[in-house]
Amino acid sequence: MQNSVVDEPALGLRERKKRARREALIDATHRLVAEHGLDAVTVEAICEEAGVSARTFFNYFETKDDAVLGHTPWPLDTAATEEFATGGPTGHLLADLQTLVSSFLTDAPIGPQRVARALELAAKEPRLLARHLAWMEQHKGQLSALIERRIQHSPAADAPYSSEIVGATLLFLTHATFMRWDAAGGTGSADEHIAAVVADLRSILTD
Amino acid sequence: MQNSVVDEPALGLRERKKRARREALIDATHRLVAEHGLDAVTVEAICEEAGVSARTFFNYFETKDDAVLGHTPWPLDTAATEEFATGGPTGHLLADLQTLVSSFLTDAPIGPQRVARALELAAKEPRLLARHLAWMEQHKGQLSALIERRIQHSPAADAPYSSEIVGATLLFLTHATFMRWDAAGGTGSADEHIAAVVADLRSILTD
DNA sequence: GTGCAACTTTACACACACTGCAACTTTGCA
DNA sequence: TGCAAAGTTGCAGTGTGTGTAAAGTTGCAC
Repeated sequence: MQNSVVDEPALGLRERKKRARREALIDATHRLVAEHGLDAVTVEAICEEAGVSARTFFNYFETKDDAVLGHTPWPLDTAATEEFATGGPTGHLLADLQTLVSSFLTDAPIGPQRVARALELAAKEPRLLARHLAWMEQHKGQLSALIERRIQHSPAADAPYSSEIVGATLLFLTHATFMRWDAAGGTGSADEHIAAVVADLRSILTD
Repeated sequence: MQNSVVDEPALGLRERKKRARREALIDATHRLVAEHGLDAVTVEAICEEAGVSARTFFNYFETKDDAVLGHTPWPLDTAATEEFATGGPTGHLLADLQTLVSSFLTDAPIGPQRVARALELAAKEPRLLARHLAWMEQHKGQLSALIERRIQHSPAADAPYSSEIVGATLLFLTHATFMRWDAAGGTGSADEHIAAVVADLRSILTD
């Protein structure tokens, strides 16, 4: 929590190079995969395009697929998550879940253009989508812990649910909103899309 | 649809051997992975244990992970899916979704003990979960088509939802029910677990 | 700016997953 | 019994991903 929004604290040369290289690798991957398809592109080709050795590629990404998706550790210790955990911002579970989803989509670790390109490619390659979902699953533990904290904090209001089902719901809402946002051509605010998703889901479940 | 429940129509030797081999491979995989962990077990070792050649393994499963999960083509043309598509059994969307999920879990292609073992292993290996999600994604298209048919069939009742959100909900319910069933130690009927999942979800969304 | 410690990249060797292909064996059936 | 279809196997090859050790960069103190 100490430095959530310290924009450019004079980043060292090392760190700047590292980020530049990561982005160069993501961009090279996107370019080649868009042209030839995921399976026709080898890591070696990506590295040639980006001008690094193949071994270096795997210092940055665990798998080829991760490079397409631009997966990077998910910053789950932001101001938004902290506020949620301590019972905010409104104290109303559903409303606060929506706020949280919105912040996830807005504060995505890589820029929105890159996210859009990644999604575009993922739509054509089911494996990528699965990898993305698995990546989200990996964070479910942290999410559950987050929800656990919130439940501890205001037991009266949200007590009846297990943190697992709330966590699963949170992931589901994030994913569905993501897809809807993309289906809309990447336009509009995250807020309005999530509202639509919640409305649909609610009416399916209560008609 | 012609032969959905013809139990044992004198299966030929070929087919019986095939099934036996598949199960032998799944069991050998489970045994070795439970003991040594997924990454320490090679396909070669599994094949030695099961007494087949490595090449044969890949005639049965696309990947090593699929053998752990026992993935087999999902029979989505059963009596239950057909009934759902044509607006049954009750005509009430939510109730019929629950019936459908229940039939998925009950008619699973491999036996419940094997499913339980697979889940147990998947909990420890995120990669398996990814593969499982990918496998489910592969069927999402078929699911959407199914829902599309139902909507066509009774437009008045279910019209307002897109087949995508209903399909995503269907997958979510299946997955969540699965997990809950497992968390309960694999006891109880699918029906009661899905009812609990729906109830929780509904109350989260409507409090 | 020199020099040393910490960090990165790189080449190389290697284990393993998975595929295409061409024999070879087994099963179904007339 | 014999032939066609289906299934198995060995083999060679491509590609992903990892360990390791040497070589190159950067940060920092003096």
